[in-house]
Amino acid sequence: MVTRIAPSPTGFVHFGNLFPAITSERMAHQSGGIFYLRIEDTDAKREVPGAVDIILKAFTSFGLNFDEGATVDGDNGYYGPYRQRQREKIYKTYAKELVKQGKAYPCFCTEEDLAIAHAKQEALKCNFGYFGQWAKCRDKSFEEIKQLIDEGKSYVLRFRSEGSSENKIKHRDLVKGELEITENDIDHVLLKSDGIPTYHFAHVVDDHLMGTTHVVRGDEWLSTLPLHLQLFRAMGWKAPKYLHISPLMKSEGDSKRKLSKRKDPEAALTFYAKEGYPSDAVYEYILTLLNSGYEQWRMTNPDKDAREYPFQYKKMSVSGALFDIVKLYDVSKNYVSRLTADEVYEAVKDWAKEYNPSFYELFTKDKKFSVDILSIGRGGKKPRKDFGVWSEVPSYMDFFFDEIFNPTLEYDENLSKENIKAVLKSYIEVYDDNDDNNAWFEKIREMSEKLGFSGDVKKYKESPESYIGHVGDVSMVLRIAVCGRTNSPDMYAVFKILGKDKVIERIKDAYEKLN
RNA sequence: GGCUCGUUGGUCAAAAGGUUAAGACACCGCCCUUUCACGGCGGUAAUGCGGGUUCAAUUCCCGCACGAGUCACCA
Repeated sequence: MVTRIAPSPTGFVHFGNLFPAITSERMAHQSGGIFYLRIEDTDAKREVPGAVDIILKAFTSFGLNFDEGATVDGDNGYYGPYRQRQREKIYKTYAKELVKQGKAYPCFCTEEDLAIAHAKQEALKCNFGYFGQWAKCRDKSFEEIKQLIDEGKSYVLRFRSEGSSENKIKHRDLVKGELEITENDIDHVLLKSDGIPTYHFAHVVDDHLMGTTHVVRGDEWLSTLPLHLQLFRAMGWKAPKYLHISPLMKSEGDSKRKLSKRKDPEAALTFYAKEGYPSDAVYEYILTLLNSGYEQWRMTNPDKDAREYPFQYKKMSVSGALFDIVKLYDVSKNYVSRLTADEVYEAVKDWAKEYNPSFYELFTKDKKFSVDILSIGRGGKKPRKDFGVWSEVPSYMDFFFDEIFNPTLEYDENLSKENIKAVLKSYIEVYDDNDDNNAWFEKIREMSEKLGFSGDVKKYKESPESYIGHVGDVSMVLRIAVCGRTNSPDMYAVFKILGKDKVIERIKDAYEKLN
């Protein structure tokens, strides 16, 4: 299979662009085919400098590698140029051929003319568009045309449609299935007045010449599909197979709508980079939306690379999925939990360098220290899942850095100030950072019993009135004093990494603050 | 408004005429646990509505409702 993506260089890559891109890439590479990049720069007004670079970076960061097509330095491949503006002569050659065959004609209507016609059509409640009696330039004589061109009148080239809105055509879309669509009867513009083709004409010429076998695109193109099929026929070419996929939706109030570039920050690919969603996790999330079998596969193959999953376009959903960032987060958390501490370190480093420079300083000051922190609870069969995005890391480990440590010191309301102070005070006396995990915990247990807490949670539950609390409550006091919060990874490991001096200092501080 | 596509729990979805209508996320509960997590077990919760075909309909057909897309010299 030969597939492609053909974005416009607007400088903005939409999250939704990833769906056809991943589908195309998988289809091509799983079949041993070619996946290429074409730049649809036919609309000069929307073009942004450097956009090709943005596009390339965006897609390759998701592991979507192009075999051919536009690159930052030019073109790579034998079917170029891969930028449509550079293909002007090619389009014109084919356009001339159509004119010669009477399948296309110049149209001199101005924008104003068209607007008037549109208004009339609206008033008459008939279909919109340039067709039938509305196609004023359709039957101009050669002399008339020659004269208008000689006068320097601006014109566009229109397709002479032979279709009728009375007829239906049948078409099999690889995703949507059997479709019954009304034939196109509108004389669409092929070449704009600047001589640059519209999407429709460029699509037909390029995908034929570049040998695309499967076109994957959003289903907003479904309505112009009859035109495209008609054009392929008029050119005498075989049309590619089409896969029209539904847009990503987002709920708004009681209804849902297309994920919008203007309204939704998460529509931009840059949003995920900024929040620190690992691109592989985003890739996995999209795979779960694209191919329902993926989640099942991931559960039975937890250690495999997502690209080993046998993607099947036949399993693609016909209707549009609702974007669920909570699910994305879950996928991301699972993904991160499978990484090694070193991998996490590198990823966080890259993220922080760009988006949180002050944290970057602290984080990279002592690599071993940071990696040790990230190692807590990692590996093994049941790794912790503390965070799913890199932007959570600074607050996750802030208590390891005095510079950003900002404890809340809010203890359980059921414990009196005196009890808390007693815990803190006696712990300073018994803490020894040479203890191993068991000895360390035994000390806390002994201390708990000495202070009137239960050393055994079960016993406490049997008669809670006989104790102040249980050993868990004691641990929580220590955790709050040292970490400044109720949620932290394994305390023994945390204390070890912080070191005795720091632990004692924190506990003393906490004690002072109770006075 | 015309045309097109779609509609299974809150979300993603499986089930292609016969199932107690999977599973995952979220939520709730219990268990495990020195804490927080992780994990384990369980729970709440669905075929838009109305007709038809059939012994049998989530599945096929028709109508309605709702949603989405499109109707540019934008892609």
